[in-house]
Amino acid sequence: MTRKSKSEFGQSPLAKSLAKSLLDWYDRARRDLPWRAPPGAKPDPYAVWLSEVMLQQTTVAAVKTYYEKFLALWPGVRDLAAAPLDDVLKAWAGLGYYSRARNLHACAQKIVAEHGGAFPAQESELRRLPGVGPYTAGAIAAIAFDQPTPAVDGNVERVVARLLALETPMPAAKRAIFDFVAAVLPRDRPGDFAQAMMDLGATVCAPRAPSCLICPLATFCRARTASPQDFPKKPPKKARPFKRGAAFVLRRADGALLARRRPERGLLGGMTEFFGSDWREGRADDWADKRGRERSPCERANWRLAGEIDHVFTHFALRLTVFVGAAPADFLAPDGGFWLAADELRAAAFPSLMRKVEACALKAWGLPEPIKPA
DNA sequence: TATCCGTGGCC
DNA sequence: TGGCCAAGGAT
Repeated sequence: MTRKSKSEFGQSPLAKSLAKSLLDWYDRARRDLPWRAPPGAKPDPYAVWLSEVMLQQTTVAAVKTYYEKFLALWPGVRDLAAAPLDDVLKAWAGLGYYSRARNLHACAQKIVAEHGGAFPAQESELRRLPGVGPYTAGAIAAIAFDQPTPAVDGNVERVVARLLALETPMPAAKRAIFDFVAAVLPRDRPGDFAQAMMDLGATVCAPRAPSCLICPLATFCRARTASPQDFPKKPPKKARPFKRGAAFVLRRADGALLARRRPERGLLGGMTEFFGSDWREGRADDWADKRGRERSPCERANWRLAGEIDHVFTHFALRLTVFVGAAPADFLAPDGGFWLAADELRAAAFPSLMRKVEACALKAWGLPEPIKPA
């Protein structure tokens, strides 16, 4: 959905001058990234899409290894569409925001089923794909298909908010920022313009300590002479609740661990976890008394305390008390539970939280901690 | 519009 | 039990 914009900036000599300054800088200073086509080469829409989804609210440094892994496992969209969802979740484990992995898989299948295996070039069509929102649709259209479509992410919001010294706080300022980008983006190199804005935001117009002295847009920037780090204006954040819970790691004689699958929706949806209590704010240590123990997956495991682990999610912090136990020889996995063999643990769909629990349990047993997965 | 949804690095 | 931030999307 493109908005009509009649900014006095559009088509103006000033707008053209700004775009030229940015593109000249980009030709000198562009980052070399694994998913980025060399200058002049045609980008692979699959690679652009995959990288853009991974980069949603995620740093470039964190994405790189995952991107390479995914491309090696599934070189094209048909390969990804044909893969079992569980394999995709295992490969995504540790990257966070797991609904992205589920939407990624669903999107690949939709591309194959409804688009003949080729990504559509129009922003309006891209927008209909699962996991593809306003930003990602604009980014794919611009970068992969060179469409003159705004791609407004956090970097661009910051750059524009400073250029205009926008007093309107986020997210109310989104409309004005979108309109500005729509008016300024050049018709000849819209893909490079989109990437240049993001590179500028990532390397020069950084959130704190922006490098205004080397900024190619400094002469256009209203905030430069004031305090650029104060833009964009943002509302204060809510306090983060603190929750507690317990995790029970049950080990079989052959080294297998008891696990289960989390519900498909919600927090860590579809991922693998150890058994445990629910997580509640301000709860007492009620899993340590007799009734609490009865909620463990096995009453005859001689549970003992392994330790505590801390983890911080976006909207709450969590402290988990970890118990370890040994499964009796005749113990059968309860409903919803399954055994993860020792040689399956490294490839399991454990989120980072559960990797912490696992490490805590292994330490309590005196077992060596595995090297970080490749 | 506001809330939910991960993780790791940096200050 | 810090706070902030990162190429946002779904509901």
